[in-house]
Amino acid sequence: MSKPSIPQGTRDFSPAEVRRRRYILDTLQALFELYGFAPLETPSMENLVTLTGKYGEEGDRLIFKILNNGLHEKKEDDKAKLNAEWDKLLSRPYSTPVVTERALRYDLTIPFARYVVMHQSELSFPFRRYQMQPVWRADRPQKGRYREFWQCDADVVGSTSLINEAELLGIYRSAFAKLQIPVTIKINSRKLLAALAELCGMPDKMMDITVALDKLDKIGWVGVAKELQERGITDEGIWQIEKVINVTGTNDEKLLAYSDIMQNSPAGIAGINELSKTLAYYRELGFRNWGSGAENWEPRTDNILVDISLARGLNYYTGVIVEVVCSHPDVKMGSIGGGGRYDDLTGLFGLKGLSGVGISFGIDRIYDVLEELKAFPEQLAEGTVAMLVNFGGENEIYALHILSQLRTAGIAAEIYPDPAKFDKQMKYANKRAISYVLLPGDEERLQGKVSLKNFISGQQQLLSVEECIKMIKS
RNA sequence: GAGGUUGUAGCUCAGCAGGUUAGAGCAUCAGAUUGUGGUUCUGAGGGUCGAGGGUUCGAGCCCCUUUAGCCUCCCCA
Repeated sequence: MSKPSIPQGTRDFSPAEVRRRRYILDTLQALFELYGFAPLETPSMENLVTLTGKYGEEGDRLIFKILNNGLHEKKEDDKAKLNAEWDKLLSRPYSTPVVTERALRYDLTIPFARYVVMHQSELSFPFRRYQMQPVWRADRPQKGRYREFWQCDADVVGSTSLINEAELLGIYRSAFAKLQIPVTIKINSRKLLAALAELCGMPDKMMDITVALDKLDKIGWVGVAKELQERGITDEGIWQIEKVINVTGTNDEKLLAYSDIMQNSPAGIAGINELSKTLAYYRELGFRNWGSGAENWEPRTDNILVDISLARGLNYYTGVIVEVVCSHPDVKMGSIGGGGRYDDLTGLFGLKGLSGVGISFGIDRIYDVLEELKAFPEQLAEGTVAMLVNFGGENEIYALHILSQLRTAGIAAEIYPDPAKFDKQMKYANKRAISYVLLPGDEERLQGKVSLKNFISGQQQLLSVEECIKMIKS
């Protein structure tokens, strides 16, 4: 027999881990609901054609494909068909429909777009939904990167108002305040990146500029300039870009400076307006009491930063884009959330002119950050609160009755199922970190009582079941 | 796709310059202790040293091949 193992890039979650993960998910879910978003779930697998071509060249490669059923039934016809496809397979590493026509979900946005198009007649727009489900990528796993991981998205489709952007930023603000993670929310607009390309006189080079610029905080300006040169940007263009990224100051000051530099670019002006309007809405969203003054803001741990070097990989974003990073100095972690506006997402599936904007939480990374900051609430560890020792015989039945009463009172309780040695039962309770142990033995049963032992203090007393319940609950 | 690194008991790892029968801690089980846990003490079980080949009188250690995990780059969450 071989050693048991799990596929590369997947993980088991222990009871303690599941509790902590649920804490994150529950926190986010409560906020999504509070902000008026509706839950949605889609299948783990989609038709392959739904997914291919949506995530860029690299993306197609990283889709997990599912082998078609029935390939093992070696009918002569099928064999012939398979052989015919084999050559195609060899010449092109991509799959043919004979071998695979389904694939595992790669993200939550495309399935959402597919859902919206399929159910457009039933939905009322603007449609706000949230979705928390696992996704799969055939990527090479590394630290903080898995082949199976959870995404947690909230999107609005069917509205171009920047209030949506501001609301989503508000969710970020509330969420990270609740989770007690200090964050920087970087914000930019694809339109500014387009304007930047115009400024260089090379509007068709926007993607190249974007990709290079995205690495600014990693490789510095010198590295970026080098990459820009390799990507065929002229020296004049590079100089223009340098001028823009060298702008410093508050968000307002930056936007003001950009509007000066980009005054001849319609895209640039549009982008700047987009950002300043979003930020203005966002400010107003933080108020608690109308008209009671600036002191009454929602508590927050975030800091919003206009950052023109922010790019984000996905190529369907068209307007505002955001990315969240933990700003605690001890935490070295990539982005823990991101999102943006896509003007025509559902157009891919034939429904034109529907604009959407969404955000995503990287809950695996949020988990790691909380772990590092030791910011998980203490009481999450608690499972079973009380355990009944099993003394066998009549005592066993007596114990079951007590067990039932404890549970009715809302106390998480269990009985040791076997009348094992006392010592063994106590050790079990200790290892499980159970706070109370109840001893229903002969002496106790005859008095209609039970001994309650507090496993933290070690103290023990003889009580009625009602008194026990009271004691445990206090 | 490119590179680096590791693989020895269920888990975490030792292992001398190639030299008898491969070790420790934790975990498991049993006992000191059939109604009092955490920290003790005693004992026991458990290994094709990732796999295959080669060098050698002799390989866990050296060489080749292979495989799996982890990490870095690319890209991303």
